[in-house]
Amino acid sequence: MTTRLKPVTDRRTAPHQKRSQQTVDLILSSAAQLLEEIGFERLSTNLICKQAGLTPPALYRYYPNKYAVLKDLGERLMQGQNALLEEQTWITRDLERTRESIRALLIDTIKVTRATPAGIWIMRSLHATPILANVRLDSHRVVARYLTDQVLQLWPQIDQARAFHHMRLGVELGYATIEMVFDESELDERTIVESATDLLTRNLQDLIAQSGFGVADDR
Amino acid sequence: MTTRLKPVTDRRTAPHQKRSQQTVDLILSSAAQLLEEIGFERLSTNLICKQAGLTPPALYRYYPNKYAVLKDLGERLMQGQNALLEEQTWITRDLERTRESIRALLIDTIKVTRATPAGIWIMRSLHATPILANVRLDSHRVVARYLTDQVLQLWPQIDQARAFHHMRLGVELGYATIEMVFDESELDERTIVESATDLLTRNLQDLIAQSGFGVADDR
DNA sequence: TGTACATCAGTGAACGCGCGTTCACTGATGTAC
DNA sequence: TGTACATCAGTGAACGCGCGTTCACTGATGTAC
Repeated sequence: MTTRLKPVTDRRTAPHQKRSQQTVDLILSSAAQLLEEIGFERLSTNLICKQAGLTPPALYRYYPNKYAVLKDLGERLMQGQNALLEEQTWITRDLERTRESIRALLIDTIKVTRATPAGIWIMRSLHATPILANVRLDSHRVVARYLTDQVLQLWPQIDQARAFHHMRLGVELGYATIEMVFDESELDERTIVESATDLLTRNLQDLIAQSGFGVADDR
Repeated sequence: MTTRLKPVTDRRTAPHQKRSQQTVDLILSSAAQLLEEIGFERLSTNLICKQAGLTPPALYRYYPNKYAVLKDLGERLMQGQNALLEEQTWITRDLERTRESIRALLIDTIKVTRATPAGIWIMRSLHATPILANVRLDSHRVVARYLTDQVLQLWPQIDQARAFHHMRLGVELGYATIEMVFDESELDERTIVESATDLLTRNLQDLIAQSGFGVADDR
């Protein structure tokens, strides 16, 4: 799906034994802890090993470099966040209900990020380097496609490309809002979520309205 | 204003001679070029020196590390982007005119970023590490404050904190949109800008409306 | 206007350190019969 | 069920490299008289 970038970040070996899976988990949790303590930039494979009580070749068996570790952490976080989406149908004809869904989605995504060790640091890392940025972008694209499908099922006449653009922007802005909640901890979280909910609901509403459909709920 | 973080990124010496200023410019432009070629992560002071044809102590006279260089680049970019704001009054009672202003602001900010060497890479770097994130956040806060002042001048009864939250979110989402334009180069730029313009206009509109003011233009 | 001197700008060479990476190895786990 | 063997998982020690940083220095620029 994504074009291969220069520094390879694939797993070296698929783990065969339980012990092996435990080691991988240990590497990931150690990396997360270090990420919180010293940040992305000073993180290194050697430090992860020290933290995990392993020797470098042990880590090296599974990951070729720190980006590969972070890629795994990033994919797990994105997966955890996106899993919320699949729990129910978010977009319905009832716009007021959709608004509630969007609000809940924002709040729950923030919760998941808080609950994930080093969650916000992982999110930030996903801006730092092209390889990691791709993890983020791929995830956002998947979500946008998923939402586009839901929209098109309800309003089949809407132009697909147009719908995708709207949803893709909405996803981006949703995540930007969430990062801002963490970055601007002095601001009132609820006010921000409320504004963002309004914006994203409007975004959907505009898409529908501009495509020539009337919308029942247009308070 | 900002709390001092551990790694110092201040200039070591203020340049006294013209030659000195030229060297600083050379360092910054070399760093920008490298940023485009090899990215943030592989950037180092040694490489910047090699690119600039200087020896390390020459760079070291002005910058203690690569973050200090990037901080300067980041501040210059943000300054260039924000300069657009001060050119005219963006927010007026005429919402349709405000909409046009927002659209123009997005487009021009994209232009400035494109025209700045390594502009988008600098923007991305401003997510990578706390020191650099602060450059971004400080800039966003300044812009949000500026817009809040304009809003309050026109509608003095609006709650100040509420206005600031709205503007701060708007600024964040504006920049997120711009980064997305670069990251998702396969999407149609104009469609994205159009949607974002609508969203940000609505954001303002909602702020005014929810504070109990009627708005003439509510198409 | 010229000269002597002070300050500023950049050099050349060197350093210790932690990084990523690899090697041949030992020990642990799983499996065939 | 027990044993012999193959595969998998992790160790210990070592490496070359580029990093950030510093030193005493030379040369360039500006200034006082």
